[in-house]
Amino acid sequence: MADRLTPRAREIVTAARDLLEESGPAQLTMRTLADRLGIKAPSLYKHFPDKHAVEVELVAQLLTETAEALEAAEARAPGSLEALAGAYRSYALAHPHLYSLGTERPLPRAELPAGLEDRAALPLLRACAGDLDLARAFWAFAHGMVTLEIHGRFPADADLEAAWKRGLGALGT
Amino acid sequence: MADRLTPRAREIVTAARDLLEESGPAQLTMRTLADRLGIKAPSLYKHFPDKHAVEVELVAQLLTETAEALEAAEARAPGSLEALAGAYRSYALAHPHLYSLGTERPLPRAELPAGLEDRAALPLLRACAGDLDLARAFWAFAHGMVTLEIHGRFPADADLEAAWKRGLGALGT
DNA sequence: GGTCATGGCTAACGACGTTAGCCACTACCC
DNA sequence: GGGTAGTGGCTAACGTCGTTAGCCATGACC
Repeated sequence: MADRLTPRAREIVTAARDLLEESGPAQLTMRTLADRLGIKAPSLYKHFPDKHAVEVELVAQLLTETAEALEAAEARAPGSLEALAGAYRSYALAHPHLYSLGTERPLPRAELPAGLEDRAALPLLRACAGDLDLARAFWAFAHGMVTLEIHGRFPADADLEAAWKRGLGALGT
Repeated sequence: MADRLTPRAREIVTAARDLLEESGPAQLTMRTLADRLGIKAPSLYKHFPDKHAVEVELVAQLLTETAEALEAAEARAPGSLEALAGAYRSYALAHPHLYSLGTERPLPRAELPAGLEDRAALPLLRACAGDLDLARAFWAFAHGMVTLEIHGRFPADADLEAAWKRGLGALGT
């Protein structure tokens, strides 16, 4: 998100983001990405060493925007786990493909901006008053709900609001 | 898992299962699968319409074995959410690639044996005394813990036992 | 003994990520 | 102004992927 990228590289990431969100990971191809930019696929390699590097930037966007969403929720309702959960869920469901991309493989920690992962985790940690175990359990619950929801694992008629409430009630204060 | 497959098709699925568990989804290729069976890739299409159909059988295995693991835990400790969670976690961590394959995409419900999905869910539902919301919250927590664990999203030094205990304590009886 | 299903095979297609190598354009320095 | 170097395009091609078409050997059956 920072000056770690040239302007042209940023344009490419923007196009990749659009492509991913519109059509899903399967359509995020070097050729279709190049198409959208009006260039040919090999030209992309003047700006990124490989496809993975483009995806890393998308993961960085996911983490950054998740952090922003959580920080905003925290500002609105300090200390509220429910507010954090709502923000997390809304953001994830609004960007399901990006969420999957950033979630369904090992984090490329070495290639991400320093401190980004921590930043995304901090609001939850603050709301849990530093209780690491609770924070991890809470994160697992929210992440589980979101992924099951995104991948259509719940029955179509399931009352997910109620399930969220139940989990929040149990794990909340 | 039943007579829905010819003997040869079952052999192919067995080889696919071995390949997946040994080397991960990226190595599960029609060509390497055929190699392992001593035949050529196109011959596989005499037994399955496409790669997806092979994967569906693997997902069916995952669901069946998960159901068996949960039923065994239930038999050992009836009504214990903790026992179910332990069985779920052990099974998933023992078969991480299979778990990911069956979890990270929409369920091919139409192509799975009838009743299989329900069977896998029943032990949890019984332990929750029919409380659907609790069962879903619990499932989300367990699934979230397992996927985050499999994909290395927790810090290497995280005390996951403690996080599990915390979640179980909150969601348990 | 002819017929037909079964289950192999080779050759090939189109899409994928990626590499090699070429070329136009611009900026800069003497 | 003329060389030099960097930037950012391009075409052609390679190897791998899933998949299709079409051929052929085997064995069961009437």
